[in-house]
Amino acid sequence: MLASGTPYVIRLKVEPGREIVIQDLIRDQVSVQSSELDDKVLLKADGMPTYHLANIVDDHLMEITHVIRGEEWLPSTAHHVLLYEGFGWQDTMPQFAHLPLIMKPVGNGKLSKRDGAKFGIPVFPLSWKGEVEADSFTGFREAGFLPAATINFLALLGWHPGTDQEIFSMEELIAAFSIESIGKSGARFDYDKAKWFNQKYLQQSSDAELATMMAPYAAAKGYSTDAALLEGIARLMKERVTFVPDFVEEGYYLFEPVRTYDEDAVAKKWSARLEPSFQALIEWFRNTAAFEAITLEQGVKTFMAENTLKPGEVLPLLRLALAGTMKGPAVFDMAEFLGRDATCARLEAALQFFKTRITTV
RNA sequence: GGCCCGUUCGUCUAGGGGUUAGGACGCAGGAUUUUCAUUCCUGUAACACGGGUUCGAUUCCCGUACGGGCUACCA
Repeated sequence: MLASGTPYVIRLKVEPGREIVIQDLIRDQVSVQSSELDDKVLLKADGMPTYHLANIVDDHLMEITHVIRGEEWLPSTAHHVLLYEGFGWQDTMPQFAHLPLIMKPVGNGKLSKRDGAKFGIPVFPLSWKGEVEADSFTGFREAGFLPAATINFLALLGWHPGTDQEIFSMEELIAAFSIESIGKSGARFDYDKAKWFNQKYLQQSSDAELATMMAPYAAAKGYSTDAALLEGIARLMKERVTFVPDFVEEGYYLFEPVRTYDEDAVAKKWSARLEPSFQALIEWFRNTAAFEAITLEQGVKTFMAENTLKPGEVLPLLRLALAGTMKGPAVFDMAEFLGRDATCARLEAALQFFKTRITTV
């Protein structure tokens, strides 16, 4: 048959009747009866080796000491042990460690590539643009996750340091980590916790680092920026973002004029009778000496006192004028960041908008 | 189906024969901030079930249930 060119494969012949004991760093001993094992294909009909053969030969040649892989490999490890024995390499066989699997955020089963699109979460480190839509996905990096935060989060999925520490620098992680303290059960991917780690890392990053990180996102939006500007935005927004792109998305008004005003907030805070005061306030901003947060705040407080205005009648409107929303950095910090010209321009624009609103008293 | 692995708050987990079963995320409430967020405080909530072993089991053993993985000339 061989001579006539009949296609064939070469298999591993597994003798029945013996127990194969796999020594695992995480699960200790796992034993399998050889009678349960099939005669795995080693060389395919096209002459190429299967993973099982290639894996053992490669690892042996490369003098691999530890095979650390997902739990889905545990069943085939018995074959691998047999292969090491078959080649007479049992003395240099690597140590095995089978890691618990990461499970879907919701539902059953292990986390898979498809889950990224399904749940709107990253699954792989980097984005990938495939031939078709279904083969494309967004990576942790492009989603705005910091590498260190992602590693930190992933490390705690299944592993525990033995202390209550959760935030680890790479050095601390390397020092504290050990295969032996990895757990055995599968861990569900908790996106909320992943976000929390990222937020923590963002908060701990310096303004200069954040500026560097947000630069590509700012450029993609067509903003012309410089390091000083980006650092200022980092300082203003770092306590209120979760992902790097948030700086540009949620803090867009620090890059460009306000696009829209929170209508409900305007309706609630604006009153036609405030117009003269607001007008006077704009004048004040235009002429006040120093344009720094602290002095601006003191000045506006004095202004409010002199005009018998309550903070609630002034500050929310200033915020709305500068940012368009009730969220965001402290009002006077934004004013200082924007500078006199932009601040006054926004106050003017906002006043025009406010006046178009139909208001009661 | 068969084989292998696993099972502590909703989630990630610590712990381990006698504990008020600890921490974190989330959620809820409060303090601070006349925004949002941050920060701080408080609260919420768990040992899958049944048998053993034991003076005593969440912890050890055995079952059951449930969950996961493998069962390709894929990796």
